[in-house]
Amino acid sequence: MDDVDRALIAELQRDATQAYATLGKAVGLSAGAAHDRVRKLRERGVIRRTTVDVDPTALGRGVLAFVMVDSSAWMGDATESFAAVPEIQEAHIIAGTASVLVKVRTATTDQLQDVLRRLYTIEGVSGTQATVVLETFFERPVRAD
Amino acid sequence: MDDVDRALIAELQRDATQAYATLGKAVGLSAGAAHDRVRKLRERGVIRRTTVDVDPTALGRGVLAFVMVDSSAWMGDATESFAAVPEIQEAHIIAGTASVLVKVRTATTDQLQDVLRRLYTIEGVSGTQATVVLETFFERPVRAD
DNA sequence: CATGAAAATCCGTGTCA
DNA sequence: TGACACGGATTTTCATG
Repeated sequence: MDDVDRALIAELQRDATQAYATLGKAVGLSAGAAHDRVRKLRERGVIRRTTVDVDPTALGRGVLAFVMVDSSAWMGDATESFAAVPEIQEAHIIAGTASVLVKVRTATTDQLQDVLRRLYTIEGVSGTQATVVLETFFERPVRAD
Repeated sequence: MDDVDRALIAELQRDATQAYATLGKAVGLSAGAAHDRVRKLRERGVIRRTTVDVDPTALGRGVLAFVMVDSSAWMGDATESFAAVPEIQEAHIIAGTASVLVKVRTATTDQLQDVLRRLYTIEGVSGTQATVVLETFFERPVRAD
């Protein structure tokens, strides 16, 4: 994991469709060497997967909200319960007053309300505080450099 | 934007490196037809880009926190000020008590503290409430189906 | 769907710590 | 000596009509 690896990752985050020859040129490597490095980054799990970034609105997921989930019990083993709700994009255990923070995307605020209702059906959940996003400034990949 | 498009997107989210022949087979299309569909999805901006998903810890960004930023002024034009802080991965204008919600990734809690300090230098920022993530259950792409 | 062009992948060889 | 980079040969994939 040196500066060349970081440069490769930054380039791939920007555009993972570019040819290894182009990629190599951008970081000062031959196509083969660039390919080798990237393969190893994948093997080591540094690069988890190659994916596409999709416009949520086009998928009928125009409403974004963050929900603080309060609980009356240990939520450490509740991964599956949260993962079972398809509208939940992220779920994190947090320090502080609430126990779980989830990021939710729905088509409408009605659907958001329905997600909140389903959250209450999860064992141990005692309350929710939803914060609706009015405008997203930006969402970008983790900085590699 | 029909069910086939949604299936294509779901497949690409899972693995964007697969060949169009494989992709086509997965959704019941020929390689050429799959290629055509995906090209159009890119042109229409539904697929914004192809990127790699990287392990934040490997990049020295093992600490994740969400920060509620309070303000004494309209923050609607502050995109650039937040974007200038490289540790900020997402920034959203929110409804409710605080005005901006940011997602921050740093190597250490010391660095997190430094990010908070820099947030206070942004015009109009009057307070912050940081919530540190103890464990991430999951982070996944927006559901396409 | 076929076909030329281009890219990915494999592998032998050389080189630098 | 081991890890890495190079570059050519082969196979696969892409993109065009």
